[in-house]
Amino acid sequence: MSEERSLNFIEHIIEEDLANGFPKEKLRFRFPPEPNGYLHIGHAKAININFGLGLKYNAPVNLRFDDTNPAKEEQEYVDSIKEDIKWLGFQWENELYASDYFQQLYDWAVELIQAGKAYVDDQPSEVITAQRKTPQEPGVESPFRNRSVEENLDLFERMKNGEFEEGSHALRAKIDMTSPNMNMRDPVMYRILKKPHHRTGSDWCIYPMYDWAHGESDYIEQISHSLCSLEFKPHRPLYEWYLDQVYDPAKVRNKQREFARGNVGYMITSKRKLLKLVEEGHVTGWDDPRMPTISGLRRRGYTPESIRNFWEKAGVAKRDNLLDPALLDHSVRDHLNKISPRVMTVLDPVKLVITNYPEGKEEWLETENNPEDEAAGTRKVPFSRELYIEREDFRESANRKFFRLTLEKEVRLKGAYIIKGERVDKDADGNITTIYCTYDPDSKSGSGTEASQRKVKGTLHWVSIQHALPVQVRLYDRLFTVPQPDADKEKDFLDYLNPDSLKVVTAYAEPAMKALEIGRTVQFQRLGYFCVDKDSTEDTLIFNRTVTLRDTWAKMDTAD
RNA sequence: UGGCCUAUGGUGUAAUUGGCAACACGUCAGAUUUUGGUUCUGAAAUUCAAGGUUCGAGUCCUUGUAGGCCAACCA
Repeated sequence: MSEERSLNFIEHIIEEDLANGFPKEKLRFRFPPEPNGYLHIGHAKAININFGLGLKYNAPVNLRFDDTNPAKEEQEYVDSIKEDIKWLGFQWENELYASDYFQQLYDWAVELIQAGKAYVDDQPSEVITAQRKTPQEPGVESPFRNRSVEENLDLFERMKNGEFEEGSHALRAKIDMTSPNMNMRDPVMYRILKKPHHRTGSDWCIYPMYDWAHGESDYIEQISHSLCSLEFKPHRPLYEWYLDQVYDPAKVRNKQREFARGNVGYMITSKRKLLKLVEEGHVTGWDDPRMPTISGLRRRGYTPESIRNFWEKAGVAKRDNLLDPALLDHSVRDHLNKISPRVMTVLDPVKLVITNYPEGKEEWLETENNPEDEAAGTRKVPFSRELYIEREDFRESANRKFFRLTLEKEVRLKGAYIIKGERVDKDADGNITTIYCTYDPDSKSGSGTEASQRKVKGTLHWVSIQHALPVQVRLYDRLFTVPQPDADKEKDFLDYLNPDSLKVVTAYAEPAMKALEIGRTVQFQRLGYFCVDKDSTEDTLIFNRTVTLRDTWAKMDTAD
């Protein structure tokens, strides 16, 4: 957690502020989600930045819901956002809502009108938009721009009282219709929305726009550094302008700074597109293990630590970026390697018969649970004459690079004996149905005999057929086939859905796995990390593959 | 045809503010290994371009080039 690391540009800004006399105890941050969707991997970056800063400087971090648009926002999202942040391991100082400040915002708006800095526009939205023109040419002022303070006050109050229809009036800041920054061309501060709000109910029928609500909320909460993504950079002059209207020099002047959002290859984070995946049934829900949502990653088996470390390693800067998903893989493997008990499961079984092992005999062999963690202890695994091994772990003959079972070479069965392939049975199509081998009774793992210490090139995982526990395994792969599925605006991102993003197989597990609870992660030896899915029933355990192990053999093999 | 922002190995980020371009992931090679995992060692690979200032430029200046953002009563 506290590895030596150079400061990112945001930390440089804070250090500079501190060096210039800003009191450290007045540092305060916030994470401001709009409760209109589920949190995803990109939000995790912002969460990590803000809460990470809170931890680093021992400063409070508020969770503030930006709930100024009742048309899109719901309590359900508030709940899931809170759950996800907590799961990631962060604690907010206060749970707050922009809607808490509606009255204060309204009062300030009245002051702006009185100061001649805001006016009610009676024009429809399309006309206002048209009058703003384009960034290349100056806008045109509204005919209502210069009406009297009294009239504005009256109109605004009547807007508030619900006397007008939606869209018929709006309160606008009077700034500069010729600004090259479109945000300054008399932005709308309030619109009429006759919709119930998830917190304020029907108290209000006018709602503040983002720019008006957000910066002033920062000010009310005395947020010292308001960090957001780069697309808000052009809003900063407006943020400052609004702040100027209400600022008291005795207070902290909140500042907005912008960083580049984090993009991860083969993932999308557009709320609209994510919603489409869910609604059209391309995934099973917001928490489908292939989704980039926090709930999806959680169900997939990612740990909070792995996600935090991922963003820690990714860093923060201001340029567009596309992170290699290999970094995410690495982060999750790195953590899971340390904490996951090892078990043996065969995903694609082929029968192996040990011809010189007595029929009916069984042995319970002691095996370590985690070579990375001695405290994890040991368990017993049943061994018998007939086993399943992985189909790809056998070739009738192979070159020197193939370390696995052949008809010529010896391999070790993990935690058991050294065996040697003898012959195979095949079906009419030439597929191997049974492999016969002999074992060396003196080579038992851990027995200390000379035979047991013999070096063999390969070690295979296996499961005793008569003891095997059938389980369902869901093998997940990336959801899309290209790094940026939504980069091309002409193309539908759905065209890039990976048809093989999920494969379901019946696998055979060692019996001890029966006791695994939902959510638990284990390493299937030599295969990857898997966690127990909530769809598991009393009869059938279901595992999600979080990530495979690194597989240098697969790389060599396909390279040939 | 406006304004703003950003350009450093394959990818993501650093560089004590003008002083030997580094860290991580990935890649490749080797060692270790009862997981082709882990761990360890090593290697290849970087300053968008052209000028300029300077003893010295990733950093400063000029001119380009490329990419991104901005024209919701969304956030």
